[in-house]
Amino acid sequence: MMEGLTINEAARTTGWSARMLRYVEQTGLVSPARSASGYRLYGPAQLQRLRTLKELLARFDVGLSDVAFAARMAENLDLRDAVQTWLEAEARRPEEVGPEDWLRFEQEKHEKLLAVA
Amino acid sequence: MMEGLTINEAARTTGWSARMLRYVEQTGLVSPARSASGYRLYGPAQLQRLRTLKELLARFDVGLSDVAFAARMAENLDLRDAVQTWLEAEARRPEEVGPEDWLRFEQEKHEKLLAVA
DNA sequence: AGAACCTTGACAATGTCGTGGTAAGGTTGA
DNA sequence: TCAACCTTACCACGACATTGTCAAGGTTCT
Repeated sequence: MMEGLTINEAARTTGWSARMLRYVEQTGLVSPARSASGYRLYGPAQLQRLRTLKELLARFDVGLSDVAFAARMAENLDLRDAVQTWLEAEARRPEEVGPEDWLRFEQEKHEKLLAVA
Repeated sequence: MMEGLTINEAARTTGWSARMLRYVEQTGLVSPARSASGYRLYGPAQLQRLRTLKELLARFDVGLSDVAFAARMAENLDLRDAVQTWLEAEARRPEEVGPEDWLRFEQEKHEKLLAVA
């Protein structure tokens, strides 16, 4: 007696193909339980996640790899921090760049001239 | 008189190739100013961003497309919200799935039997 | 036993990403 | 004017993302 839907049943009720359910599992985004003999068993939670995932991808036209990356950021503090820090620097005005940078900048501007000499 | 480094100069001081600087610009991650005649002009802020971006990619082995997606999430509230909501549902136990889902679940479990009848 | 499932693995087609080239033509500075 | 830049627009190539399909071999249920 199955404690969840098998892959083809899950496919029918979620709109994914069986092939894609295996692929989604491979990306680590939705992993069903397994029966003693190895059959994938999708429970209500997984089915719901599959449906919302599908909607998410279609609504914003993003890929599984994008969501997988978001998941990676969610669980890896260092990564999330590094990315957010980089992104937040975006809006900063050039005036807020350290003075050492201005120095290096001026040097670089004349570097080619010096290189010729 | 140039108010910033031209693409090849910027390439030399950041470690990127000129080709990649154009590609990075295409992804929207680092866009230099332009001279009256259309030359790309990289200022200190852009150079710094290019250097840190390079470090970020190497350190965590992520792609430009990943950072671009993170940027998209950062500026698109709807997207960020949808993704975060989806990811946060991850840890939830099946018990927390609404009762309607259990109902649908039980229905689905017997659907195939009914279909035969 | 036998139909109807399931599993993994592999081959394949199409598309995007990350890079490097090259060509045709405009800009700059001595 | 002329060398040395710059620009955009392509072609190309390997790696990865997304799907499908098929094969060989277990599992389930009647």
